[in-house]
Amino acid sequence: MPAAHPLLAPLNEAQRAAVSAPLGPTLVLAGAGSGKTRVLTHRAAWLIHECGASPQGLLAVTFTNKAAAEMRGRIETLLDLPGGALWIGTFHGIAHRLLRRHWREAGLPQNFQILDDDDQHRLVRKLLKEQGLDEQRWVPREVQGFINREKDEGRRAKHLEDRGDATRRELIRLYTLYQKRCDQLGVLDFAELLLRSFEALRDQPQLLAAYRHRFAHVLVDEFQDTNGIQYQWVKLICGDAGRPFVVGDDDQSIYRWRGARVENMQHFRRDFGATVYKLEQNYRSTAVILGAANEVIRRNEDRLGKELWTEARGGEPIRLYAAFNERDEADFVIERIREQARQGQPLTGCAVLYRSNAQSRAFEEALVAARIPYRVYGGLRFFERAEIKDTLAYLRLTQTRSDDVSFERVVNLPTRGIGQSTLERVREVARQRELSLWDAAAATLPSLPPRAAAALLAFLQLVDRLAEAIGGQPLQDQVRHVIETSGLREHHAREKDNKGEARVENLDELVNAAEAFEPEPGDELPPLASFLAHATLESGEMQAAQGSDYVQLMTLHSAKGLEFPTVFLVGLEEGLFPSERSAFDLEKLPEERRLCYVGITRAMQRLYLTYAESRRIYGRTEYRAPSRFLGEIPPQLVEEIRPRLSVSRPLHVPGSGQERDHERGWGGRQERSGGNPRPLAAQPASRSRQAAGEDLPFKLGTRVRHPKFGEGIVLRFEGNGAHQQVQVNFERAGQKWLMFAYANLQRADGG
DNA sequence: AGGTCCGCTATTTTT
DNA sequence: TAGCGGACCT
Repeated sequence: MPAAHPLLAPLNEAQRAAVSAPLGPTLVLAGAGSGKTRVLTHRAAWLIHECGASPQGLLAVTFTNKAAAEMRGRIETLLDLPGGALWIGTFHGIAHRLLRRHWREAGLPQNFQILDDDDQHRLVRKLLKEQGLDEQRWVPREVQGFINREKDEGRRAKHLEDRGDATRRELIRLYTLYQKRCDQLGVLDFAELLLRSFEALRDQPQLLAAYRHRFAHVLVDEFQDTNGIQYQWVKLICGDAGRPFVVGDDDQSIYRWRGARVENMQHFRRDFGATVYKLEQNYRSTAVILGAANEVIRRNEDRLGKELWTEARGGEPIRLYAAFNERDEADFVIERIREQARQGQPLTGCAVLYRSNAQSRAFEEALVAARIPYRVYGGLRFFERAEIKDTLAYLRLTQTRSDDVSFERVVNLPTRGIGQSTLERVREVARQRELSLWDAAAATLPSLPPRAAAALLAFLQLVDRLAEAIGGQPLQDQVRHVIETSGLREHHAREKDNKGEARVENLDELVNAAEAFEPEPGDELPPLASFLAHATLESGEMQAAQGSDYVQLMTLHSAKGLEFPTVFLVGLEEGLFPSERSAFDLEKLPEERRLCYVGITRAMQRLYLTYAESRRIYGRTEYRAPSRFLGEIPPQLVEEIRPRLSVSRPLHVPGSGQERDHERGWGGRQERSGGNPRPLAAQPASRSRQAAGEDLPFKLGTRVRHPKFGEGIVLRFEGNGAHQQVQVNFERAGQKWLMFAYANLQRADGG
């Protein structure tokens, strides 16, 4: 194979071997920062260029929409393909696409709807109530969890046995009832998308044959995160003759608790007789950071075996700060961030990573006080907000009057005098006569007391009027009209607390989202239907909407796959990280350690570790030992930072501090040899920035303007010369990969 | 129908 | 501590 091949030229030897691997089942063990996405995208390009694959014959599967978008952008840029030529998507997105095409074969109504997590929760609750079950004994979340876990493993209720366990018997009965209800309503929860498409393919040989033929090349990203049904799905669609190319890292498997099975990597190797390639050269972090990461992960057993290395030498020491409490911890971090900002580094290069969401609070307060812009990832996403879902429910009803889930949601919202007794009557009629709630409502009208009848009629007429008014209009006008006319906007505008204000803003933002919405190429649904499916499946990061330079706060879980020049890994205390629910569980502890590994390997140049000697948790002050993971990092890589003199630190706190100090045993293990404490002021000024090999047209973090996409921030470069690509995070259009030579980017600083 | 008070609970999260 | 749901009050 000529190394000069342009697709292989920018790769290292291990990457080349993987990208140009002979056709056949292939497993790439890709360490953190080893160029995994690059290998995946170049492999796709390689298949098309060198192996005669057609773009249509490629199926690339990821876990998140973000990863799918990124992969799509990079492959299309690399190959100069028109957008949408490739089947790239999440497992759920692709399953959805299959089911839309083959709803008949899957036994679904053509207009089936998708239930998100919250919809599913409501449905389960309703079912439990109908069954007269006590919610204390039968916790809806747990019932929901049971159903999803079974579906995630590919199991239908009829496959399950109660093993003489009465609780289990009841759960199985509820699963059965729940599924029956979903089928009646024509709705699919997330797990059902996969299971149903799996069954449709499995049970219909001609359908399966067609897709096996079509997708001669299947690529899967983050394979360590696949659950049972996803693995079965991949196996089914590839078949014995298939040659899936899968990439994953067992050391970054952090989702076992929600059904991911790392074992799928070994199973894949065995079931397919896959050839294994390892990517161990890291391009992201300094040798110091990698040294720490390797030492930590080394303590896990049963690894597939991989050790990251880098050509880079040295690096700044890892800095460790023992904070007095969580406020001091936050102050310390903010001070370091200020320091970075003073040196002209973008704030976006700083990330605060923590184990649990509650920890963000102290940092947020400190950031607000310091007037530093920040963004917290996680929490409710845009399309999951109640006011947004209410609007979507109205829109759904205008399209499908028989949508009972939507009917229930907004029939009395804003309140229009339709009470529980009226609704119960309607439900009863619907049950008896097997009607949708909509039809049942119409049928019930004559027999209702006048006031209730008038209120219900008003609702029915409202939806009819909405439907009529928005017919044929552009999507954003449809959305705007529904928000205004349904009374939702006024309802929220009148709310007392300032939360109403935020809700109104969100409604406005929904109109903007509708305006910006572009259906996926090849999507045959009408724009509104397409938008509604998109809203559920892609709950929306609503990224970059606000200003563009901000500190990023997120959990370790959400940080997976990202990288930052400066990382603050905070809250390194026993009981917090590792979490107390895992600390004593030999099954769970390795996953916490992998989480720590993920955290460390996010850092490119600088890593700060902090812990607090005392911390308020649930309103109580707790004193905890430093995390055992600290003791797993070689002391020579770490520089301890002593509290600044300016910190007012109580001299004696009964039952705390003092006693702890001398027995600081790093999670009860290994004694540290005296790292010499140095005052902050004596620290070396930051080193010169690592250039990516050749000179870059813009510094990372530069603000640029694109003729079509508007303004954004330069995130990274890849390739060089005429092939140089640049990734930009546009405020309006999100992240895009562009061919630098054609992108026509202008500097857009000036303020 | 909307507000208020009480008691319970409390990792990690994508689709 | 705080956020939620349910019960109760107006």
